[in-house]
Amino acid sequence: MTRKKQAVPALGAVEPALEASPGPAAAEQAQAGATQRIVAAITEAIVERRLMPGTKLAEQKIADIFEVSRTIVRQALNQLSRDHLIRLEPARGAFVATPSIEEARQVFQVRVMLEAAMVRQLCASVTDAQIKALRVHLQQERDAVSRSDVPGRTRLLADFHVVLARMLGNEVLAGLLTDLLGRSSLISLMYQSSHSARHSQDEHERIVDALEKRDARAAVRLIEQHISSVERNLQLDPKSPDLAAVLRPRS
Amino acid sequence: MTRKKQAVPALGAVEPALEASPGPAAAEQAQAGATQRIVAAITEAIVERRLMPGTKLAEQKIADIFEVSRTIVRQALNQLSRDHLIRLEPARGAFVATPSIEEARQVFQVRVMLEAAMVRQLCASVTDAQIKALRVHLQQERDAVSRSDVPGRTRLLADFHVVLARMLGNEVLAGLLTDLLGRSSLISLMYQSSHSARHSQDEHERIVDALEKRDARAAVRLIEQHISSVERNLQLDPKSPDLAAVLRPRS
DNA sequence: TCCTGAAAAATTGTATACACTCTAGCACAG
DNA sequence: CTGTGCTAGAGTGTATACAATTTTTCAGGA
Repeated sequence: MTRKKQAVPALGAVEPALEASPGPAAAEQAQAGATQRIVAAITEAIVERRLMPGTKLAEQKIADIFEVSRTIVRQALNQLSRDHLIRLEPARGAFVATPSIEEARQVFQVRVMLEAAMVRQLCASVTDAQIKALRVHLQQERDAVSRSDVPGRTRLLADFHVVLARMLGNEVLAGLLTDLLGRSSLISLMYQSSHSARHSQDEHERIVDALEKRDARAAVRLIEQHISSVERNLQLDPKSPDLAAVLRPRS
Repeated sequence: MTRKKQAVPALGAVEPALEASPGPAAAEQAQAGATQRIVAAITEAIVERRLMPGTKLAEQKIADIFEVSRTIVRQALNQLSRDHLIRLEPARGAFVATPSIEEARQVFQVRVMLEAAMVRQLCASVTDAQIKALRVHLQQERDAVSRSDVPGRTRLLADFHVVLARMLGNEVLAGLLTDLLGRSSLISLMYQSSHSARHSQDEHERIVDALEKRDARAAVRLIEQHISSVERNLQLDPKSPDLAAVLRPRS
């Protein structure tokens, strides 16, 4: 490799957002291939709101930051576009995704379908040990919320849903939900959700309560309300989309 | 490009399976980029059983067939692995996926969750025009079945489920189902489903009947039975997996 | 001052070169 | 005859070179 790191001239918002890479979240798979390291770093940066929707992700700049060739960056960007976190425009480049209101509606509709069925089944199969594990998770959520750890609580609140999927022993379901939750993050971010973390956390507590009582009816109703509540608190007014469109075209 | 097509020495099962590329199925997006053309051709070849699970997909051989560089093939293989149609082993290569019994169980479980919720909602929103469109689709299915058009009927029977999703106006749902149906195809193929196309087609008819009557209860029950019926007819006996394992390692 | 348009710079898309890993075949020792 | 280790070949992983496209810059004219 001939190119040294000293490059990275004027990099707008990308460099500061990505340089802080050894964060607590993506560290889980730090030793993986270079491609995965970049995917994890950008995913984390997007979910934690350090990269705003519409930001351009130029290949060479990212390559300089991570000290790899554009080949690797290109693979990473392709993966991210499959996760719907970025959008690839032919011959123009990669941009942080800007999900439309319509896409938001669809994502939440699918989440309700999947997660309602999930908790219904879970009521029939959940063990006491699993309930206990959920209580531990809820405790972590409470801690993160009360100490205002924004990246941490964001991740924990999303992970809650994936943890439920894993308890069904269904990795396929967990994978789909991971994708949908990433997109939900971007959506909440774009439409400035007014739904407080505290409120979400409370709703999680009540869902676990229903699961513990094996009350399928209540659990389904609660998780439907939970997701609908997040969706309803988005600023989907006819004026917001314009603001979104303004952010879109250029970096 | 210096390399001519005359290469393609001993290519095992790959060349004959891919050379017949202008098939009726993938022709829909023939003009797209070279990468998409390869993805479509391999997808079609897998779904139509011309590429068996475990078959090795060597990059240079595919590159020669399509007369592009390995760069393009590599992009296509990466996409296919994200679709779960092939499996990438580091430094070893790409192989047509060999879904496990456990994975099969998970895929069908998620399909039941999604599709049951889907038809339930559809009963509340379906229009007479949509019912009519479904009847047309059913007619095409019947035709393909009776004229023993195996590739055609395979595609139509899978498309039925995606058409339902599209009628909810939900592209996100349609995308997820497309992925799950591709995996279902591979699964049926691996475990030699004894579920006849005729039987599937009959079940589709009855589902549309229930939708027409807006009978949500019946529609949900029927689609659950439909998917379970497909799953139950797989040869998931403890002996079959061994046969699957035999096919896996080498080309 | 503000368009218009052309040249220059920057960026993406593709092909190719090369290093490294894995596989296969064969010699040789047990 | 069988098993082990080495060497040659094939194949994948990454970097780089180059072509094609887009974006930017700047000069000229309305």
